[in-house]
Amino acid sequence: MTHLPETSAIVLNGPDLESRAQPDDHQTLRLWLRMLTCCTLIENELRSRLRTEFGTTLPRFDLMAQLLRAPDGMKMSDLSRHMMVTNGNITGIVDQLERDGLIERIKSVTDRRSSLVRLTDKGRRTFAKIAKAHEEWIRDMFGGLRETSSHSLFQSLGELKLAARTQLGGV
Amino acid sequence: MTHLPETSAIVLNGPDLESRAQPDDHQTLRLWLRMLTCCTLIENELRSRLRTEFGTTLPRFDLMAQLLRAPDGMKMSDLSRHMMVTNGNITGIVDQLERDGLIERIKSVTDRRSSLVRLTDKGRRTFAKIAKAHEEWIRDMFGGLRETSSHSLFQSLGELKLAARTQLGGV
DNA sequence: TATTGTTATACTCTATAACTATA
DNA sequence: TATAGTTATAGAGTATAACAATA
Repeated sequence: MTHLPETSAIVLNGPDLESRAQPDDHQTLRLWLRMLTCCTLIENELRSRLRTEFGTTLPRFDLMAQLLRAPDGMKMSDLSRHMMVTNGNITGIVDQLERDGLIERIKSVTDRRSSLVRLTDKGRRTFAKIAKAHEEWIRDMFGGLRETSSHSLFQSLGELKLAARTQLGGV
Repeated sequence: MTHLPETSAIVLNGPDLESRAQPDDHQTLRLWLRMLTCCTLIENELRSRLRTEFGTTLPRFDLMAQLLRAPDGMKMSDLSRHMMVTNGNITGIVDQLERDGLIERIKSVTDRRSSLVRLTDKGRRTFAKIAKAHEEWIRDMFGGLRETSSHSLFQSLGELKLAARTQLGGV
């Protein structure tokens, strides 16, 4: 990485996805580009740290996080919906995690097409460690945000989530 | 604080990445998950529409967008920095776009290791069409956001961008 | 007929690292 | 020595679609 002086104007206007916006672009587009830049920045960092420090990936981590709050397990199709990716991909990620002994498939007795996926004890222990580090990374990256900004960001994003979902026609 | 319709709780709590948060999770983590959900939602939609309606991808679109505001061209390494991906990947994306006649490499006369990449006329025409549709999609998806929310979102994200960049120690 | 999950395929994007040509 | 870009490799994630088993 290159190192430029860290005055805020320079840093804030540093090269990134947002800098593709033209002076006369509409404000909504600029807003989206700024949001995309923030997400990409953070996601890149999380992916990198998950890989180097824990040998795992964001989708694998996300899938385990979903399972943590479903002690009785989740169906593959639930995971698909929650993680916003198609069914076949869930099979792949679940395969990997099962191979590592972090999760297990439990055959459903009521519907023999279906199975429940849940964390193993090893999975829970492993996830706890990663999640702890993960939350620290997040806190560090969001640390420079004032309390009021953080709060209004949360509110506005809630509104956006609703707006986008409504627009895209679905829950 | 916010004034949302009654159904908003249901829609807002629909299954997604944020729904992995536990009741006692720290607020910062919840904030990140909400932001990630919004970005994923919008990115998925943009990717899908770019593919089905224009046969292209988000990175290709982003690269062309970068070039649009650099009529004299950009170096590969500039593109790499702006798009926040490594150098080798830029080569790949530039190869594809060049093969389609949308951009061209111009050998630098002053530094023979380097070349400038810029849009062709065809590239500019093609990009204009896609960008127009793209901005409409964005406006639709952000349409349900109140003006004040949109504005505070923009401000807060600016702060976050700065905070994250500072924390990650670089441009 | 519809649904659940798997499999197969193909492609895009990605990081890493070794390499070349040039500076 | 350092830099600009390419190539090679390997792997992750993705959509699509065909498929089997079951509902």
